[in-house]
Amino acid sequence: MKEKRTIKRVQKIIAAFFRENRRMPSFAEMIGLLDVKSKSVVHFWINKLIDAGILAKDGQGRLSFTKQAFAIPLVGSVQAGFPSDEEETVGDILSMDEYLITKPESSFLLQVSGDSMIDEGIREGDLVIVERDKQPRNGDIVIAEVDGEWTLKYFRQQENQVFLEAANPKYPVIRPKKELRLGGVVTAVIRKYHH
Amino acid sequence: MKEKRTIKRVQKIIAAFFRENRRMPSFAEMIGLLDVKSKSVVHFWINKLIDAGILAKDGQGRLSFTKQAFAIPLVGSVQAGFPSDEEETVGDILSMDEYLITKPESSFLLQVSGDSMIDEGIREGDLVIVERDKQPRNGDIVIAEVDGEWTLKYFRQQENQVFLEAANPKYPVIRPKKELRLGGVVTAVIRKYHH
DNA sequence: TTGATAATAGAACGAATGTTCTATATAGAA
DNA sequence: TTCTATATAGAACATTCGTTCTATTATCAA
Repeated sequence: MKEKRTIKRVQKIIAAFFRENRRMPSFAEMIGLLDVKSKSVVHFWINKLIDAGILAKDGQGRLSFTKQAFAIPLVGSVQAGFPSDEEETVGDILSMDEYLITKPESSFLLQVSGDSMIDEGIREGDLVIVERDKQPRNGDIVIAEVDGEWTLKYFRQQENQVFLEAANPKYPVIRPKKELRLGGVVTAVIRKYHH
Repeated sequence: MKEKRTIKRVQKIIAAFFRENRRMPSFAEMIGLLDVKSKSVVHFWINKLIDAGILAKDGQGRLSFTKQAFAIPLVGSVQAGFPSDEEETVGDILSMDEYLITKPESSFLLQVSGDSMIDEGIREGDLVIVERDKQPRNGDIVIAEVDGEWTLKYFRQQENQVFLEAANPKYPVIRPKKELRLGGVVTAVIRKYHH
């Protein structure tokens, strides 16, 4: 049996296209995607999605997804139910990129090696997002040069005294004698489980 | 003094527009963005970016960023230098969305509460990405219902015996008597530091 | 200076865009 | 059945798209 066209289904089709091509399909392309034979039918459904608040048009009349629609559901605390395919989720935001990377031009990713921040829950193999030009505050996690090597450390500041501390008791506190070389401040930690 | 147009600068301008509007600007819009007065000049620069491998055209002749260009640099191990603004970085990939979320239609985010997985480096307030329909394997982290509450646990499997284990010695091992309700498998952990 | 190259401007063009109209087909209620 | 609302098709349209051409200006080396 053939699938009926519903708002949800059309949304998924367009979202899939967007994720794959990083752009919206044209009406002509949607004729194929939605399996219809006329642009006016596409127009018909697009208007439905706009009315439903899933799509929107910007100033130039260009089509784009609402933040709501593009986000994957965020669940605060898991109760009896999980977000199902059909139901609307109250959850907020977000694209991972937007959520994690505030300043893309001065950020970079670093793969963690070593266990100097193990008690902070940062483990070997994790990715950290580092912001280069950021001014570290007391307690921030920074990338610092220690004995010619770069490692992750807490940045501590006490009465004009600056020192570095690992989140692992087996590493000593570092009190820099002269200059302290910092590579940036850690703004996020990412761990992916590979199955 | 006015800024000279360079490939890098044009790339940044277009990338900024893309990030903000989730789409490529048209040539007409780029006239304003690049501060020129003719579409042919835009055409001239776009071709430069294409030659440089920063932009590309898909089958329909649509403009899009190369994966290379869109990614933020990934540094394996930090050596003497950090990725600077101008230099090219060898690092691979990635958009966070693409990297983290393989199946957007069956994934959701969950904010972690409690300390049941603390020894795994998953802490209260972290976000975990959960894949709903995934079949858990031995050692995977799953969302499971225990005593009417949902928590994170290791999924263990030994000789047809299934049980749940916390990454925290203060929680006992769970050996389900009858049915075991699972909400999904954790595929990634995300922690953002708010400054 | 002169000469050569790179960069910019402007106009013209066919192709593709989204919109709008009329007409036909389908489905459910009365 | 008939009536009504919904869904689909097809064509026509003005607008915008990216391309291509010629011409002018800026840059820099010889």
